[in-house]
Amino acid sequence: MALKYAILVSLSEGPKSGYDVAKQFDESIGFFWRARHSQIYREMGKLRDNGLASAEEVPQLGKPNRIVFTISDAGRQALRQWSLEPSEPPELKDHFLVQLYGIETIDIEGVRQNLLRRIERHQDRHAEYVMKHKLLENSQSLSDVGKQLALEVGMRWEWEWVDWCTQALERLSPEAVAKMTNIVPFEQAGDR
Amino acid sequence: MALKYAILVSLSEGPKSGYDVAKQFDESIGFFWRARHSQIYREMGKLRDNGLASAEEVPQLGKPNRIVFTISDAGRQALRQWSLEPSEPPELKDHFLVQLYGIETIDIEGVRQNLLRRIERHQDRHAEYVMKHKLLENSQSLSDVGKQLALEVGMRWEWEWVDWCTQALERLSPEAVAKMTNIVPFEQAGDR
DNA sequence: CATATATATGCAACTAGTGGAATAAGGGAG
DNA sequence: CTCCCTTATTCCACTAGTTGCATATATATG
Repeated sequence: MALKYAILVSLSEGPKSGYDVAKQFDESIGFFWRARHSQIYREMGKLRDNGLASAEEVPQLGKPNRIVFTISDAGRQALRQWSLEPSEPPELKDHFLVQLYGIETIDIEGVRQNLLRRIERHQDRHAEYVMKHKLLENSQSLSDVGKQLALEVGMRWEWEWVDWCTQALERLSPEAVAKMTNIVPFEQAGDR
Repeated sequence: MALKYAILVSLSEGPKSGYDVAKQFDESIGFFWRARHSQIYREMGKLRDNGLASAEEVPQLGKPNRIVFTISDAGRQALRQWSLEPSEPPELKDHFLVQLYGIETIDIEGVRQNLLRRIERHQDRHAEYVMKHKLLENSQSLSDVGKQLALEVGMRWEWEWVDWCTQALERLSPEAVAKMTNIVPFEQAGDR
């Protein structure tokens, strides 16, 4: 239940409504932990029920009332406890790589299209991380160094993908594939 | 429902029982798509129900009977169709990076311990990918080139993590953190 | 002789996360 | 004036995946 902690991290910056947390997930923390608003509201209700945050309804003029959550000492304590637990690295999970294991059965032209598509996606994401990183580059405060480090993981990840996709496109070019299927001919053997 | 396709990829190599697929998930395809045997059996039952694979019970002496699944033409067609669909890159999801966003609230010594721990884990995984890659390095068959490419993603990923963790350990060393908290003093301001 | 391991399949209960709809009010574009 | 967007919250059905258990039997290890 890591979403719980991601929300506590968000609340540790200051009191926020579910809507605020959802918005922040879209633009910063969400780079590394995505969640839909339905799940965020649900989870924030649990934080309140478990005393990790307190909730207060704030009336607004012309807009629906906000329910503003404030992290409690117990919440802060839970966050600290969480950071002491041994954390397992995330697992590489990508159905595209699974496709590569079945490359003989699938459509290679589809793979090429997806490689091209991914190069664009990864370039875009890389640019996004670089932009966010630039906003922090001159800061040496602890909190900003933490964010810089996180963004650097993103930059490395996206960059490696761009590089790998480019290489994969070459290794799986129509010419290269034609050569490979000549070396190991199956159906073609009977055609000669 | 990508597990379905991962199983079809596994079956595209030849008929297999649930047990066989589970074993293969543990040692090759599972690098990029993990699943427990309970889920695999459940999903393979669905493949049979939907006509993507046929099942045949094979009696065995001294062991429980195996139920061997063979991919059907419809299954092969489904795989090909799947590879034509635009595939979105996987998302970077890591609660450790979320912790870095809340670095002022959490325990930095815990972060350091986790960085050291992760360096080991990533080195181990990197070694595993390199080993698997070496077994294929001289092959130029299409199927092995696909596997090589997939393993190369793993190698890049793990290597970048080792490098990043090492750098993060320096940037978050006790001395560096002491300097940062001196530059932006909060509670300390009143102590002077 | 007991225990562990490998083979082999499956169910039930649970957690996490998705997708969509409902409600409600104000503001801006056409 | 209508339509859509933004703000703001809640709820529900659904899918995917995990955990743990149950059931068998044969072989190897201690």
